[in-house]
Amino acid sequence: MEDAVGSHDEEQLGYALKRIQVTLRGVMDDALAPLEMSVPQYVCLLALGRRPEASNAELARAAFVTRQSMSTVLRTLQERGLVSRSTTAPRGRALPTRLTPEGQRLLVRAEAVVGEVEARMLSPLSTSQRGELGRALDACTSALVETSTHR
Amino acid sequence: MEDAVGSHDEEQLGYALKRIQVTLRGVMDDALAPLEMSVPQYVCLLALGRRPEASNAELARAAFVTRQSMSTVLRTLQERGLVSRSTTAPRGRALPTRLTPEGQRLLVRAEAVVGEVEARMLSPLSTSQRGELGRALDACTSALVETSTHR
DNA sequence: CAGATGTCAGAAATACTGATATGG
DNA sequence: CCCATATCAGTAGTTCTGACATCT
Repeated sequence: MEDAVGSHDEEQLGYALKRIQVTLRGVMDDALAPLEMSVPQYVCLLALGRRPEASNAELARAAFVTRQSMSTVLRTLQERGLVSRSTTAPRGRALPTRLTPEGQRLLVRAEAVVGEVEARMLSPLSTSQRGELGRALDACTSALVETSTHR
Repeated sequence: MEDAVGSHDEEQLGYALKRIQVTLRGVMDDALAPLEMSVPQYVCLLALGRRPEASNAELARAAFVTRQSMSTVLRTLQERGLVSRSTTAPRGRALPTRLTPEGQRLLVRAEAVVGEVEARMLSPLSTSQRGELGRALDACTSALVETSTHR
């Protein structure tokens, strides 16, 4: 057991990030399973709740997945009657998507479940520590993006 | 106030974790590409550097991937002459793996490249803030693991 | 023409499940 | 018998790379 890979060098943080992401993903999978919902599906519904009328490409960017993956997620959600898509494009080619009433209800339940998971995750931290953590992650992400030649 | 997904609720942290992980992964891909090495391959070599004679199953756990995925990674690395595996098992069925001299050399170069990436990522944080970040991530991960009925 | 979008197709890497076999 | 390991086979979801068409 112990520190598997990193010891006390800089690489410990990349390892810690990977570890918490994998752990959180697994716990969320278990938490959402009773609702017959996958994590990508939850993220899609959550993004739609925040941004009604979003297009497939917008949702894909918000969820950090490709347009193809989001397209398959949307198709599944549409078949389950949780979202509805316009058949014609108001502007350009973008087809706006919305939550159906049933999708809205399921999203509320899912948010409660996921909120409980995140509360457990953050339980060791004080309120100020939670703020610090969020600010640190955002600052590190910005530093990575700005110094990257990628895109 | 209305950003991509999270605003100011708890879900912002799950979103921030996902965002930094995706960003870091992309930057590491670009950084390792000149060495013709993928991130999973790097993680495998790194783990082998820390734990010589590790078995496939041990490496899989350290890298948070399945044994099948690690098995294919090991096969590729073996074909490139970067690692060598025993053909007989000293104990049980575990086949110990080691870095070859060439694998050792490439790992040193990769660690330098990845170390530079992590330094850029952490550049906005002070030394004490870096320590706080690592401790916070570990504490949150432990809280998730301990309150999880999963395994 | 450039840019964003939607869609389709194929290849690749990864994960999951199940089955089989071996050794402690 | 139980458990961990290694391996193989099949299936699935995701990503990537192109390609093409449509609309601003």
